[in-house]
Amino acid sequence: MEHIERVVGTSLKADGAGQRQSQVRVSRAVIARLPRYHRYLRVLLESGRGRISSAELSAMMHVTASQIRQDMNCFGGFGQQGYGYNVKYLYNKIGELLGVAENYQTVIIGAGNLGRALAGTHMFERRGITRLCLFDCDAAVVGQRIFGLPVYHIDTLEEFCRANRVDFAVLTTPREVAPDIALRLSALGVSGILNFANTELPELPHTLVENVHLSDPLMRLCYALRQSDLAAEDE
Amino acid sequence: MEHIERVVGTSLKADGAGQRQSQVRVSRAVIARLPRYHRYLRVLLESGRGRISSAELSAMMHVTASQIRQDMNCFGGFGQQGYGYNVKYLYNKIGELLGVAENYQTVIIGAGNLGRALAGTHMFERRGITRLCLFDCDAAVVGQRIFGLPVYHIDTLEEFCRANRVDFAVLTTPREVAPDIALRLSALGVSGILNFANTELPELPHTLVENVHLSDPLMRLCYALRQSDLAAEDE
DNA sequence: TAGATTGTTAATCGATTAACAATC
DNA sequence: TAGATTGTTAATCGATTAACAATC
Repeated sequence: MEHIERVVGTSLKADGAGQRQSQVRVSRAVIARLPRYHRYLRVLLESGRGRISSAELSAMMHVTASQIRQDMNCFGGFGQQGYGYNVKYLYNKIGELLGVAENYQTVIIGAGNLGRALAGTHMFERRGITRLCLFDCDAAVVGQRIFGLPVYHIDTLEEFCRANRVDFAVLTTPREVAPDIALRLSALGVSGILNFANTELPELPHTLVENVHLSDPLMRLCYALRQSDLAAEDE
Repeated sequence: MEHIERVVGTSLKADGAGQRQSQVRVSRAVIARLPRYHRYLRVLLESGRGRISSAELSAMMHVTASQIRQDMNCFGGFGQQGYGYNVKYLYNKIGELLGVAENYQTVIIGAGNLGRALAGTHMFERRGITRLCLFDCDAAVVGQRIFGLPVYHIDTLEEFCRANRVDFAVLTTPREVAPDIALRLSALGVSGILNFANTELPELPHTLVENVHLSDPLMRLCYALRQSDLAAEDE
């Protein structure tokens, strides 16, 4: 226990330096891995695990221990020699890096199947993100509640965004209307868009865009299937 | 026109060599980019574009022309010096690499919002993949049709898979039941699983798994938002 | 033929792994 | 103290970019 206290103490100190370090550019590859670390650490945390070494985590995650230590170090020392990493501390720290606890507020544009599916996931609340509402243009769905969230007409987007802080939007509309809505969101000062509409959005100087293509993993799977078919044929 | 003929002729010759080359290991990074090339080429094709140079494509896609040429070359020459690439040919060729036209058959496990959303997308038919049906355990939904596809009870999975060739499955169940269903699918000889259940599946020696975590891009967006917030504070 | 643009090699860059000294 | 395990440097590996000769 006293050991753990010291870990936290040390790490807090390290964090002071880490703050400055986080301004230092962290490679895309590392950032891309953070959500996965976060997931595994949550499982460990829920199973009551107090500490873990890079060696054990590496066995769980099928990555090298070296990579784990290297990654954690981008942000200043989160661990302690001879002890390993405090699961809860590391989980919270990575969460912080990922913007959990920033209490971002979001809206979901499009109340079709994908919009509903996303509205119903735990991924927002789990990261301290508040879903404010959904928007749609279909009169049949406007006014309904989906998972407790109101559905507003897309025409009221401007009004709503002026009355509420909307940090980012989840875009699940048909591709045809996506660029136009993206422009409106950006003009309203929305800082980010998670774009599920299978189309390129226009340049939005003040808005960050993360494109999600659900078909990409499908194609990767098809590629792998075909390769293993070809390999099998060769025998 | 005569020019184009020659391109095709040359490329077919190159393809003979390409077949052998495709057995040569292509790096993960290249494969990961193929779906994106495929998307852009489809747009070009639909807009009636006949040919394109690596320089022009690079401007469109915001990647270097060098990378495009390097990538295309992994599979044997798809282009022609002094001319560029034939859009249709290149599109078809990449599609082939990605297993389009292999006529894979798939089933969707889970007829909740995500299962429905995926069932309704064009991503399957666009790649020559046939959706056979959905499976669910909810009596209220079993027997219904979703986008024209029948919904069967999950208890009939074995029966169905023995009667029909199922190349891969799209797994959209709650995480609790996902590992068990994965084992059943693998035992039935299903070659691949596109796993949307937010959980690790057990080792399946004969089945390829592609995990999709919808929360990953969300977290990357949050990370980017927070970084830009921090940068703004510093000013 | 001259111009354009690929295919391909070589140079650079970045990311991963290995190794080990620091230190808890 | 001795053992364990990190933090960190150095070595390796792979991927990207630059350059240019080949060739259409």
